[in-house]
Amino acid sequence: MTAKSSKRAATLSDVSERAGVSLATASKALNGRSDVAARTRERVLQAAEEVGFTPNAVARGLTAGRTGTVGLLTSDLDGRFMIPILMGAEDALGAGKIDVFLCDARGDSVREQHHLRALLSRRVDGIIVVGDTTNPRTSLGHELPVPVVYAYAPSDDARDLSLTPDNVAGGRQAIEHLLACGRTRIAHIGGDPSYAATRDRIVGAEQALAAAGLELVAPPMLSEWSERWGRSAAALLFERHPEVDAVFCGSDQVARGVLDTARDVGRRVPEDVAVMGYDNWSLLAENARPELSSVDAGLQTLGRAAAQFIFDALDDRDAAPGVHRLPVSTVIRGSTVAFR
Amino acid sequence: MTAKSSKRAATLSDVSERAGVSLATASKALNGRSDVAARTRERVLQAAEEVGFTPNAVARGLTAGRTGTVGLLTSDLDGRFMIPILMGAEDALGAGKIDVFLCDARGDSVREQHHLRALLSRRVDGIIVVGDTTNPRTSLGHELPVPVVYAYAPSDDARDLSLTPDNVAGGRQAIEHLLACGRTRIAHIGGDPSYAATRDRIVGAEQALAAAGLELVAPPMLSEWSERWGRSAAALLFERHPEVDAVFCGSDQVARGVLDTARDVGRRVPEDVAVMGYDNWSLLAENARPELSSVDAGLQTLGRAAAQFIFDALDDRDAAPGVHRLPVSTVIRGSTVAFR
DNA sequence: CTGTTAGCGCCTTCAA
DNA sequence: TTGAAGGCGCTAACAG
Repeated sequence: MTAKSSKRAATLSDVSERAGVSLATASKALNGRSDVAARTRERVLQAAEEVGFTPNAVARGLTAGRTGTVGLLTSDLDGRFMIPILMGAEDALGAGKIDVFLCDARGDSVREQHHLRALLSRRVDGIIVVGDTTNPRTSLGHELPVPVVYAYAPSDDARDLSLTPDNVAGGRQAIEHLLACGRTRIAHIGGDPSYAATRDRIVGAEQALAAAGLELVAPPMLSEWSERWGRSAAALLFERHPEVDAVFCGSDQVARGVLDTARDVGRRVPEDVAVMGYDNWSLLAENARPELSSVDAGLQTLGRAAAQFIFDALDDRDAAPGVHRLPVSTVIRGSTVAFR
Repeated sequence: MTAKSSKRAATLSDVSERAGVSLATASKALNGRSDVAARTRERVLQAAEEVGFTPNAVARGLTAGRTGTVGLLTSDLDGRFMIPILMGAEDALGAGKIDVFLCDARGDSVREQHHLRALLSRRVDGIIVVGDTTNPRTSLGHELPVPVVYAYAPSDDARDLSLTPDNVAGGRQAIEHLLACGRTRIAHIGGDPSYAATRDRIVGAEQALAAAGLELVAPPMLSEWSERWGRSAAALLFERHPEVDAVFCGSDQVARGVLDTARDVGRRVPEDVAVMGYDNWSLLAENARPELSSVDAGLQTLGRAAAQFIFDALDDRDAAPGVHRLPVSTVIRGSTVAFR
């Protein structure tokens, strides 16, 4: 293994001793405080360098009210939506010299409570709760001694602050794009009907259609978030509604399945039928034939916003509680517009 | 926002005062030490409950040599190999009341140094360095005051401890499975040739073939880890080597592309040609038509092993340094064996 | 400018 | 069995 150092880490008193100054002076010098003679400071810095001094953040955190840490409480790391959010948050926080405790509750509320307790015990400065569906989740409670923000999955308690992507707007935008492409006979193949995301996207889609004096050519087809379902549903759709000229899908996975079936039955994409995905998961979208147009929920931005909120709270700048719906965007690729 | 509590967190002295005992006694009682009268302990526990006492792990970490934290230093959270490893580690560590600092260096060595310094400053008990390729990476150095273990991407310094999946064995197993299925005219379509993983898997494949007195029907076809490449390479392969009866792919992505092309040119899978993937990425493997047989690198197990190593090191049970290659396994699905 | 003193919250001797 | 005292490493008052 990599060597565990022989001797204990150098402490501030090692430094002060070596520099021939007092502990307090050494502290000031190292922290860049002004009331230290330039030469003294230099001597201290030099000494610190020589003994390989690494300030002990634990000790510092004991005195200061803050530890410079935040907890990231996820419900299921597996969930692919976690990662971008987590990256956004880590990014924003990391920039400000804050470190992140990652806690994965594995979808188990007991484990979540356990982690929560641990985080509080470590005196984190804030907690970001990340869910992997947009279904509202149980609040951690609002009596906590630190600011908490819910990302992606909103809290079910209106007194909490939640950031979640605007799925209604996403559905609307997808349809608006298809309409802009001249499509009018549009169908929807979604995922699991028990998801709030599923319902919200349909609401948005129907709003946009209604605004154009149209409606879906068939009731939304819903089942599960898989390619398999996309393939089956599309087969049924093309058979029962051959007039369809566009399919808005509830996820990129579903859309991939739809593309496969379209190819199987000889429907050209996008000439005969346009296909719109959701999530803009590049792995799926960019490798599809043709590449998949999709709605991007801006998860990394969302993660960053969550972190920003923690920062603000630390500075006593609280945001308005409630569920904030963040804007989404549409990414256009070859499955809706023929590039050449 | 969620309320920041009005009053500061309760401290041990709050508890002791309320219980009418000394600080020391309260401490002993709460920590389950034996030399406390049963009745006294009860009184203390009750008091702790009443004031909502949460032990301050920061203060505890100051005195105790350990903080009960470890750092997880990743080079790129985006990389999908990170996640299972990270889950395995988080899982194993979490079980033992250890919390994890997640640090994503974004592939930038400056940022990595920065994070390393931060972790040391926080006095983590150990560090797990996770890479997202099996290419050796620069060592953090072996003069660090805490145990370090490298997961997936091994360190380039033999004095470090590294855990990485055995890609040679993976290649061997894939071929052995295809041979067991009666295939003899096997081709390989791999990913990026600059990856150690690419080369290792080929070495293993050729070993297994040689052992059976065979060789690849064509030189390995290598380019990039994408479906697109899988499709193109397969088209070429089927044209130039129509006799091929099995394709071992360097990744599930490549395999998905191969499956698409096979379907396009009318080759039945697995009847006419068997297709083997690598990574066992369920998203891709289980949604393929037919479902994809694949080699599983056991990443979660690897992550767990890495965490276990940290535990051992904390107990002064050091493992032998060097690169340890962990076993992989083969997952058989419909792309190599016709289920019915 | 520099040094002394007093904690932060907790645990651990060591007496009583 | 209990309590008083000392210290972990550092910073924030205060004095010199």
